[in-house]
Parts: sequence; C-alpha cells; structure tokens
Amino acid sequence: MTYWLMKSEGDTYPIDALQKKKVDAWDGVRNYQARNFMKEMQVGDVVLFYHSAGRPNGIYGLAKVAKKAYPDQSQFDAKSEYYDRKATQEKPIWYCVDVAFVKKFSHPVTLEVIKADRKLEGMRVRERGSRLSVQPVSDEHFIYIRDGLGGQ
DNA sequence: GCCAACGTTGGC
DNA sequence: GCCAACGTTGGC
Repeated sequence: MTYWLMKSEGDTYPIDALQKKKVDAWDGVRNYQARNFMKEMQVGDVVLFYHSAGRPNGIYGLAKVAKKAYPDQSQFDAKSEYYDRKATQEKPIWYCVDVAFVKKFSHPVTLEVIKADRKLEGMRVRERGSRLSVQPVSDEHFIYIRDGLGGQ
C-alpha cells in the first residue's frame, strides 16, 4: 500500500465533484514525473485530495485508486485542451488512473497548518516550488493527517 | 494579478 | 546534448 497526494484546482475540480461522481478518471496530467507516479499506483492506494487555487489551499479529503494506470483518452482528442499530437493509440504518452471518493474532511487540513506542523517536515507539498501534481506521501505523514489533523 | 520556480522545447 | 527562451503552476 502506497499513499499519495494529488492536486486539483479547487475552482475547477473540487472534491465535491468527485463525491458527486463517486468514481472518475484523473486525466489531463501532462507532466512526466506525475505520470510515472500514477503508473506505480495500485488499486486500493489511498490519496490525499489537495486543492490548489482553493479557499484555502489544503487537503480536503480522501480518495482511493479504483483502476490502475491506462492511456488517457484526452491525448487523442484533437478538440481537447489535453490533446497531444505526438501520441498514438499504439504508443500513448499519457496515462491516468481512476479514483473513487472516500471521504471529505469536516475541516480541510490547510497548507498553512501543514507548513506549521513539525510532524509534517519533509512533506513534498511543503517544499518551496514543488509544483508536482502527483506526489508520494510517507506512511507516517499519511496516518498523521488521516487520523489526526483530518479527523478533527 | 504578480512573479518565482521549474518543466519543456527547439536551435545550434 | 547543451542551454536560452518560453510556458505553466501555484503560493502569496
């Protein structure tokens, strides 16, 4: 079991949108490092759902991986903003996973709190300039957030 | 809305 | 294969 943090823009795809759909494709990722992490994901891995451009920014709840990485169909769609002309059905470039809604925290664990808590030292999202939209999270950090800060 | 950080592209 | 230019992300 691996734990992850995945970012979504709070005003584009908030956790409420996933709650409504229950399961959805996490597509549109166009960063190689993030893609490679998604390829490592296993069904059942738990994800911290992070809002950037949120009010405020932070972790709003939990999701879990419902389907392993498969080719992101939007890369083949010329009308999509995620279209990639270099990708072919035989040789896809971009992958996505399906994620399922698990729960929404009663209060988001804000970036401000994450940065202030010494127990969360080393979390990637704290590091200055970390723009990576899919990040692994250590067991300790994950459990501390799920059972501690997020369970308030 | 600004701008620093940093990933990607393309000329050489 | 280097690196300058460019584009995007995301915190503030």
